[in-house]
Order: sequence, then structure tokens, then C-alpha cells
Amino acid sequence: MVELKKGPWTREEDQKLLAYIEEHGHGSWRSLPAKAGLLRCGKSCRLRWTNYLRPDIKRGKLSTQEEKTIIRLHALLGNRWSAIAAHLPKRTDNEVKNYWNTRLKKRLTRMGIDPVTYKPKNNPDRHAANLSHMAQWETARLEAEARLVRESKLLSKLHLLRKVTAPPPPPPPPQHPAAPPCLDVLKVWRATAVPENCFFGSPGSLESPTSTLNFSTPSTSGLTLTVPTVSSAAQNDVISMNNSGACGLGKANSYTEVKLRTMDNSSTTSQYLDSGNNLDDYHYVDFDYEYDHDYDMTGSVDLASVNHNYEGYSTGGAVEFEDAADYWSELLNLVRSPIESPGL
DNA sequence: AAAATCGCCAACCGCAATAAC
DNA sequence: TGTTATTGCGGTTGGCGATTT
Repeated sequence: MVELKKGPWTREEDQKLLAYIEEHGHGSWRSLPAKAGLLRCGKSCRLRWTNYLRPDIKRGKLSTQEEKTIIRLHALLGNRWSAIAAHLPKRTDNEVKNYWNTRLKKRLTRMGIDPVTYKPKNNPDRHAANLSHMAQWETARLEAEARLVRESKLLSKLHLLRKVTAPPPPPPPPQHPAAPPCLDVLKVWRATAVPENCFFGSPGSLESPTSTLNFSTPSTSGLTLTVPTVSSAAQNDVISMNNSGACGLGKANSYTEVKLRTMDNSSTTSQYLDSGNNLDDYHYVDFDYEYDHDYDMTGSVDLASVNHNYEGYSTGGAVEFEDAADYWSELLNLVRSPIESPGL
């Protein structure tokens, strides 16, 4: 029996793996090494591919916005690296995990913030309890998402099967997306907190290369989220969502309409949430408007017009920010601000 | 200049979930 | 329906370069 190699990959090994996958796809990872002429176990090959060799991976320093995303999501989700990475375009869970463990966690600790509870170490407040509450809810939501992904995969297979066994149907008339269930309140937040030109420029880029969670349903890309009112009072607006995936944006104790509009304005769908009903079933997240979005006077938040200089953030921006006192206070506000429940 | 320490990150390990048989 | 194989995920380790002593 041949001893399998461990340790760092060589350039030759990388080339072999790349060449094989480019030509054949990875197929079964277990059988891949023999076919590709590698003395590695399949698991090692898979890891090398998903964390390093895949072409859809962005390497290099994380931007300030990415840092903020990690911190905020970690406050919500805990060490669920794949879920966090799913919200960071082209970043792997391993990279996010390493970044957290080697930098962000230490920085928070140095600031006297418990990196697990996000509580000031000698000044506990109710934010921690709220975060825990949010985490429980988020766990339920992620489970629902995973279920939906599984179901959609099943549907895809069925669809594929039909395509194979049946003559192709006539092309359907062009349809604008139906009102998608807003599965992901974080996606809405992300639209405000993460430089998103890459999101709208390249649908699907939000998916983590290593995550199985799929947030890039075609029906939601290129949508304009219309908020009924955007004003100074918007700081008190909330995004609400229940475990079934319904989602709304508005004020507590009011009847809320959320419009989802296609980019060409040709189709608008609305979803109403009566916050008077089952209010306790909803968990509220403040919607913050602190980033540079284009608002119009009707209160429309045109997510597609969000135009951050993404590269600008990643070329030294983080370093410059790190030393600024308001950088971390802003981060802490990010983590803490969204959890005020109107029901409390 | 050498040793010790630190920081970073690729890679490994083990467990759990899922798929295949 | 039970077993085995595969895959995904999170925790941890080890190597290596940079920095400090």
C-alpha cells in the first residue's frame, strides 16, 4: 500500500489537480487522486480545491466592509463559518474562520469585549441576551433555508428528469419574478453594509465557494427594495421576518407593505405584514441607513445603485481604519444597534 | 546575531449529516 | 431499513516568516 502524502501542496500537485478537474470535473473525490495521479487522499484534494485552487476565490486582505460583515454575522450566528462565508462573496469559510481567530477575536478581546457574547467584560447589558435570542431565531431560519435548498435541488433533479424524458415545452412567456419569500434578512442588511457592486454585477457571487447554502436565487437578483418611507424616522423602521420566511420592513404596530420591484420597474409585488398579528412571532432588526445608498424622496432604496469602491476598501483601507477610534465604535454599534425589539 | 515569541494561514482531524447501496 | 460511503463543517495543529528580546 502506497503511503499517502500529507502537508503542504507542491506546485506540481496543484497543477495535476487543476488539470484533472478542469478536464473531468472532480466527480468522486475518493477516486480522484488515483485518476489524477496524486498521492493524496480525496479529502485533502477536496480541501485544496475548495479552499485554494478554485477559480472563484478571492484572495488577499479582507476589506473593512468584509470585516464588519464578519463581526456582525458572528454576533448573530456564532462560529457558523460556512453561513458567515456565504455572505462574503468569494471568501471561503476557512479564510473567514482564520481571520476571525487570528485577528478579529483578539481585537475584540483587547477592547474588553467578550468575543463570544459581545458583552463588555465588566459591563454586561441586555444586548447579549438579545443576541442570544437572535441566534436562536437565526438557527431556525438557517435550518429552513437548508431545507429549501434541499427541496430546490430535488426540484431541479425532477426538472432535469423531465427534460430528459419529455419533449421540451414551448418557452414560457417572459416572467418577472414572483414575490420571493424574503428568506434572508441578512441579505437586506448586507445590501446596506457590504459593497455590493459585485453582487449586482455578477449574480451568484454572494455564494461562498465552500458553502452549500444558496442565496442567489434568480428571482431575487436585480431587485429594488422599495421602502414605504425613508426619512429620519427610518432609523426606527424594522425588518421583520418569521420562521416561515415571511419578511417585512416597517414600523412596529403598523401595517407594513414591502414592495419588490424588478430593475425595469415592470413588475412590482407586495407583501403585507400585519404587525398587530402575532407580533411576538417576529423578531425585529433595526434597519440602518448609514451607508452610501441612493435614496430618492419617495423612499425607494435602490440597491442596484449602491456603488462602493470595493477595491478601495481592500487596498489598505482596513489598515487605515483600524487605527481610527471611530472604526471600532462603529463596528460595535453595528453589532449592538440592530437588536432593539419594539416589543420590549 | 541568535533565540524566543508572535502572527498568519494552509492543512489535517474528527464528527455529523446526507447520499448511495 | 440498516449499513457504508461521501461530503460538509468546525476545531485544531504545525510550519514558516516576521518581529521582538
